[in-house]
Amino acid sequence: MTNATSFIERLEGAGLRVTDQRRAVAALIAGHPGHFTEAELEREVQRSGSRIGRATLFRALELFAQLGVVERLDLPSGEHAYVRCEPSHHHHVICLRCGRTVEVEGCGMPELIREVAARTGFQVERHRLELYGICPTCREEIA
Amino acid sequence: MTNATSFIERLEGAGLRVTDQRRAVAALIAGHPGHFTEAELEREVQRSGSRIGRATLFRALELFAQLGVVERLDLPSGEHAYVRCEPSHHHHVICLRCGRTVEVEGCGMPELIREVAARTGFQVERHRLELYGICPTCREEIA
DNA sequence: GGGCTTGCTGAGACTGAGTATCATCATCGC
DNA sequence: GCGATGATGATACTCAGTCTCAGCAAGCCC
Ligand SMILES: [Zn+2]
Ligand SMILES: [Zn+2]
Ligand SMILES: [Zn+2]
Ligand SMILES: [Zn+2]
Repeated sequence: MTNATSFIERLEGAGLRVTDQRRAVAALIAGHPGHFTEAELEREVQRSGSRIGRATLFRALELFAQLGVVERLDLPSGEHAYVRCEPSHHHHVICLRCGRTVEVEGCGMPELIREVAARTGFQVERHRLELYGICPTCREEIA
Repeated sequence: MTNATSFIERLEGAGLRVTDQRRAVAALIAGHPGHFTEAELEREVQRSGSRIGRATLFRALELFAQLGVVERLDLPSGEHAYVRCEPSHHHHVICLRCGRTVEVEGCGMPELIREVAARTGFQVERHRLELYGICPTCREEIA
């Protein structure tokens, strides 16, 4: 799907080392259309023949999350998952049936946030919005 | 803060049993201005002299969450927490400094959701919005 | 009040995510 | 190539949350 190169460029840009493990993780993530858990990624790593320690996998995910190319999600089930995404501000629409995820660029929140700030006195600094639904493909399959 | 009675009424309304344990948990939650984790609640239970098993505590929290009088949050840190809240649709503004939480009634999302649905083809069924910032009290303390 | 049914509780064992440690290894700038 | 430093991974560990199952009590009907 997306190219793993941008992951590597981000590493270099931040002065971090480009290791075989990080390259492998980047390649696997780049090929993912939807969200995935650490456990799933771990299985894929094994299937692909790489040998990467669990700790390293967690570290790589956290690292890519900090670099903004991966985002950590909290699924309604309570599980933690990750999605590959662009570093710009955006939100995700997540399919409840197949897990496919689409980024929504731009965000209609600023007005809403201004209103809430005025009403509550809070200085709103960050927000988090996730939309859940059924993707077009699944809708066809159900119909 | 809020009254624990509504918790009990909800239990009765759903045909569930009103036990000492549930009453104690309800009373503790009702006295909470902000969010709290299960571990914190557990400590408070002990301090209050009640003897409630951990499993029961988890069950009570899940139950109250289903009844809509408590909501489960995922803090930016990755921790899970709970807040006491009204059963109607709303969102939370959460203070990053002290954890104090305010409900925001009403929700400016419908338009945004319609737009996203049109743009992505998803049938959006659920959403989740959390706002994080600094509450008025903390702003004063910092200034 | 006194049974009865059924839902609720809790001790304890268990699972599984995520973290800490630290000796060893590999990257990359020189 | 060398060396400083950052990255890795085996292992042990912590801690949230779940499961089980025998015993208990809420609420109902008399
Ligand atoms: Zn789908
Ligand atoms: Zn936004
Ligand atoms: Zn505050
Ligand atoms: Zn809403």
